[in-house]
Amino acid sequence: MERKTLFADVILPLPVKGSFTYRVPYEMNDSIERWRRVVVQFGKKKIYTAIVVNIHETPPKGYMVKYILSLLDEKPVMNEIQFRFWQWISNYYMCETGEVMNVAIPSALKLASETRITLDPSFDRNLEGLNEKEYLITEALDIQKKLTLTEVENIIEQKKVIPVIKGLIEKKVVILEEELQHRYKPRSETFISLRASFRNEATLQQLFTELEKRAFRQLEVLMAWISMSGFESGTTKKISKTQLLARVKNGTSALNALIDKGVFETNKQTVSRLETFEAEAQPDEIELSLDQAYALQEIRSGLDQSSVVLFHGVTSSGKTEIYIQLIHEMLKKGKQVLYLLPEIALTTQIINRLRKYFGDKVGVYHSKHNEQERVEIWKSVQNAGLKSDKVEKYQVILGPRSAIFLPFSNLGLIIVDEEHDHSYKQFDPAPRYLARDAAIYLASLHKAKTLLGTATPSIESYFNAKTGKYALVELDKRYGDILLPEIFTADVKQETRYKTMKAHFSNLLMEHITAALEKKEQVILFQNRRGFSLRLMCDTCNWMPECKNCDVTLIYHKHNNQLKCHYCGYSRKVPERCDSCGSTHLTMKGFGTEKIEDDLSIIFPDARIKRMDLDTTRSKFAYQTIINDFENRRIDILVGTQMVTKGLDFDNVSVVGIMNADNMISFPDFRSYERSFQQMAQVSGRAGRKTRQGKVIIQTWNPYQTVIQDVIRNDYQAMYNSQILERRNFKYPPFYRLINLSLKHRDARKLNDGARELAILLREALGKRVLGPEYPLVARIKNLYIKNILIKLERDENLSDNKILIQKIIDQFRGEAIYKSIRVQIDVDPV
DNA sequence: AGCACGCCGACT
DNA sequence: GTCGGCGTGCTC
Repeated sequence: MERKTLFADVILPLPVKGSFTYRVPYEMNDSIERWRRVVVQFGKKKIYTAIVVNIHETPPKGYMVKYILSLLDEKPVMNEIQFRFWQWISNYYMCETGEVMNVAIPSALKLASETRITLDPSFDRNLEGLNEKEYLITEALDIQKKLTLTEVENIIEQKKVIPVIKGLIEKKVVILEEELQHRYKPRSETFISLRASFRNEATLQQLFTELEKRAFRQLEVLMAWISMSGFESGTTKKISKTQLLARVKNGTSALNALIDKGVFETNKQTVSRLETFEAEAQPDEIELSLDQAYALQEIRSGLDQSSVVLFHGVTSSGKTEIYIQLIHEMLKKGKQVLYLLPEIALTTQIINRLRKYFGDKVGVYHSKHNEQERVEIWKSVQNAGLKSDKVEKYQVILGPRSAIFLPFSNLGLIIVDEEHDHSYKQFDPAPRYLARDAAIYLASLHKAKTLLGTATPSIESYFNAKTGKYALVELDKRYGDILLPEIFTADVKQETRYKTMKAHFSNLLMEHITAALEKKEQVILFQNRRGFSLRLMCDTCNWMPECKNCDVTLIYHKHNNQLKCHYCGYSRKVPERCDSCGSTHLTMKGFGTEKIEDDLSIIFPDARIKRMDLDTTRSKFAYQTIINDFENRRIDILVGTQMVTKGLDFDNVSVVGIMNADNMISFPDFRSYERSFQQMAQVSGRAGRKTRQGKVIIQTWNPYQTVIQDVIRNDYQAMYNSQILERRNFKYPPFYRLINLSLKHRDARKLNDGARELAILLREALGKRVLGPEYPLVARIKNLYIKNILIKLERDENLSDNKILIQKIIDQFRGEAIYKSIRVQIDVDPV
């Protein structure tokens, strides 16, 4: 029989262009499949897991094809829809497919090799002729067997180890090996069961008597097993060794004795790392208010007519109950549901609400999960497409932006909650995708629907709804007719003049806090991140300590009394003298949550105050602990950053204070108006529950700014109308698409020349759609200077053609020898 | 990304 | 003289 020579195109988890072709070994001919993982060598020695995306018989020309080293797993790890989704992301956000793969696949499924050295088996231990370094390495290998290159670096105390190792290889002392680490291992547990021969009354009785006399511990273990397994009632539950030994202290040797005697037998089984939950209630049992029921009906008919529905419902209008109904309906149709939330809003509050109704059908994909758990979640989403009910499967996934990459095969609905939230955009490593938009595309691939929900829609989404691209459903009543909060402004300018301000607190705000505390009600104070930190300043000459690597002032950290750069991590001690004029009069400026907390405890010495910001929530459960304490009224005043705005429901908050509205409004960005409105409206939404109308106090130097007036009237429409006009006039989204090119180089001059050159090239093709180059707000980070070029493309223009054109120009620019070292980062639809 | 190769500066 | 810096090119 003729054997076919097959080749496989694979995607590597690297920022390299396109796919690479490998030869399929004959013995894999029958088993190779698309979407399976393979192990391949790429480059001189590195070994990676790659994914097969194409199998063919065309021998590649111009290079030596390498063989696939091995085929992993029994079945594909992903599917065709996912790959088409990857390709779309790579095209739309202008990055490589490998970069998409890198964020999409759990890292335990990606393995890269590590180079190690071991002693050559033929080495005869003759240490003669070795120099000192070679001797040291050989000695170390005698003890450790294997060494990584970094370990070798430490042993011989020098950076360049390759030449030394090459020498050792020539002398046949060591050999190199590439070790692959399989990072995903199923968890296995040992189960204990009673042997059949002991499963009758008489034998057992005899055993009891025997043990009673001589081996009391063994009897204890046996009794524990019998009671735990429910053996006597006939329902033998599986009991693991761990469970059993947890019951009987120091029972290990007794248990082993029983196993040796043949009383117990053991067997190993793989078990899931995922927690299990039972549903406690039926979704149909939820009683919807009239408004909710109406909104649900509207959403249903919206979803019938349109592939995307924007659900604009005021804060605490009870959106979750509506979502639960929709999820329930999808599950009945046998479809999967993806429920996206901003990472920070993914709290136990929401998780428990869904688990109550859907139990084990809900999976949570969270940054708090470890790599092993992620693989199991991945597999369990994959299983949801299978008919078998033996396997664990998640039909509903609750997760942050990265959850869009899970291996769904049969999505019916994607819910993007808090649709306006900026954390849906990924910035740092490519792909710089916006999960909300990507979700809409993903839904279309599955012929599924997308529901965008928020109390403060993004201008883009609302525009799409208004122009008929999306269906629009609006709900302006809060659940249970809770009143929207009453919003006041505290005029900081006036109060400063009349000297009624205490630290950063206006008299008005203090009065309301006092009143709330008297009534045992809770208070939330919001301070946005900007101006959140403390900086050191010289009173004499206004000098501020700056980072030596970045163009930013250093931030004071109380816990170690140091000044730190938030971009590169550089830190220095708090100086005693001004570097510039030598003065010793240095003071802290700024007013962060920490400062507010300190001042508050002076003004309200009896109140229990807690701070919630990046510093206090760094550890794994800190965030949840603060939320729980606040819910259980162990905290009176919660001071926080953006975190407190994200979809949390508390029912005893009567006062919300916005400490400084001006520093968010005055931010130089075309979205600052929209963003300020969203933030203020969202925090305000935390105020007022049940019977009481909440109060919101906005502290500002200018209470008559239109944004603030819009927030006071809760007038989203007014905000939208003014913004959409500006966006049209100044050529911003949704009328224009933005692409930001960010150029970086150590040498400011070279960067300037390069940026100017690239802008010229782009202008030749795109004319005045190209803006800049300009320095961004922070013009140097980690010793790299940065310049931005902004491109505005018309909405109706052929977007993908223009992107191809831009990509071509960038490639051309990169080809110019003098500018090769300039890094160009592309950000499509920057937020 | 990682790695080799190749070219320059500052020191055992 | 060489060690070590990094700029450049390539990986099936």
